[in-house]
Amino acid sequence: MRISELARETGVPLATVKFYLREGLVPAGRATSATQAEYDATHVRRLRLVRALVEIGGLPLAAVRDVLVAVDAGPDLSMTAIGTAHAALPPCPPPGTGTERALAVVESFGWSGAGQTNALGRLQAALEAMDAVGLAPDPDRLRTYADAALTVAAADVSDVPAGPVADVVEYIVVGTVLYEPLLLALRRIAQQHLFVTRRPEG
Amino acid sequence: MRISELARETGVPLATVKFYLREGLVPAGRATSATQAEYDATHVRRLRLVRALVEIGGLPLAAVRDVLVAVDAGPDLSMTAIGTAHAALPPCPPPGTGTERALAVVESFGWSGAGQTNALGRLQAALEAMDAVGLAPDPDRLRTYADAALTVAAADVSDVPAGPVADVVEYIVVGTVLYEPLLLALRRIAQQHLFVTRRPEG
DNA sequence: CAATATTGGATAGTGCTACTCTCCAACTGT
DNA sequence: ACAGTTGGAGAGTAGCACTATCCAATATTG
Repeated sequence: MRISELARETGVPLATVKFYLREGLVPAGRATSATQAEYDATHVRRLRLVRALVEIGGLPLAAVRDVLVAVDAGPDLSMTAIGTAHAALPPCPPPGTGTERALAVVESFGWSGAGQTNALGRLQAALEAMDAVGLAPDPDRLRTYADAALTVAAADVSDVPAGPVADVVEYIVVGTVLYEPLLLALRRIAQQHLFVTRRPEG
Repeated sequence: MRISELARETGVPLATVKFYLREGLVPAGRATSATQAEYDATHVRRLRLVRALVEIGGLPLAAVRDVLVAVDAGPDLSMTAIGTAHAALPPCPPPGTGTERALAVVESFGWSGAGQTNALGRLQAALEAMDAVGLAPDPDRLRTYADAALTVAAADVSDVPAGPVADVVEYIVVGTVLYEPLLLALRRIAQQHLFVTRRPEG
């Protein structure tokens, strides 16, 4: 398969495919001559992955690159696959955010092993911003959110397939990113459902 | 309170405050002379809201403007407050995305009244992207996600305070946007927790 | 009251991201 | 032989979110 077929197959503009190749987001094809290269199903898959991370996950290209590096490298010795995934994933917490408060919340749930993830910074930043506008969650609601998060997380980790490490990492990374919009969309639809059915008169 | 105090109070650079005033994201102060204006607590609150929507919610300024218009206008006659909120909220589904498949999913959960929200388009786009990379959720997992979404949505709508319509709208809009990062951060932390405690040996 | 500082407001410029366009020589198919 | 396509590189563009500079009118200070 040549580059233009790769572009057609995935629906990505040719110029953009070239751009991704230049940026190293998609690996080069096997050159068959000075002006021709051969691409295969792995390139199609990688290109679709990049687009999914950008369009569905909303990641900037730099983050996509980090994610792909993590996917290709597999987990290093000091991190679990999930840690590798999360370290590569945006959004990063705003600089200057501590994690003490988030840690306290997480510990109150009896969760452990969360000391390394930058999600802690995000959690704390979110809590602080809610405070600033006077809309911080009460403990009950926080608990409800935590329980729901734990439920979906349990589904996430139990679904991780056996197989080569690289596949596991890809599964986790992509699953983390791509399932987020799914969860948010379902939440919004559920809100609408509840609001409509609870208040048919209003 | 003068403009520079408003900037200091909220930690937003003065030039940025001026920019938001120009863009109409923060209402003008009460002019006391040709070169002086007076700002009060409502301006502080609005400015903090804008920053929270941008930094925590990750909204582009155009979306912030739409959200604020919805907040200020209150729900119009044809929409519930939640519909108003969601219509103003990004991200929009990529153009060309249908909603048939998403509708089928939603109906399989017995949810109703979701015909209007653009979250349907997001849901369908997410499902299609997952298909494209071969990571679509099986029905069980989708069900798990839907249940979790319904749980948090129930907490969301039950927490809506009684009060002026404008406050209700603000509560819903801000809650929808600001609680999303909270949910995602908790999910990631829960994943890490489960992965670490489930596989202490690996 | 004079000297200095600050203010609100407008205009233009910056830095970043994610493409998109243009060009070109080398090659392909007919 | 020759129009058409290809891979590759560089520069250009569009949008976004600020940020810097300027100005005359006012406020503050000694």
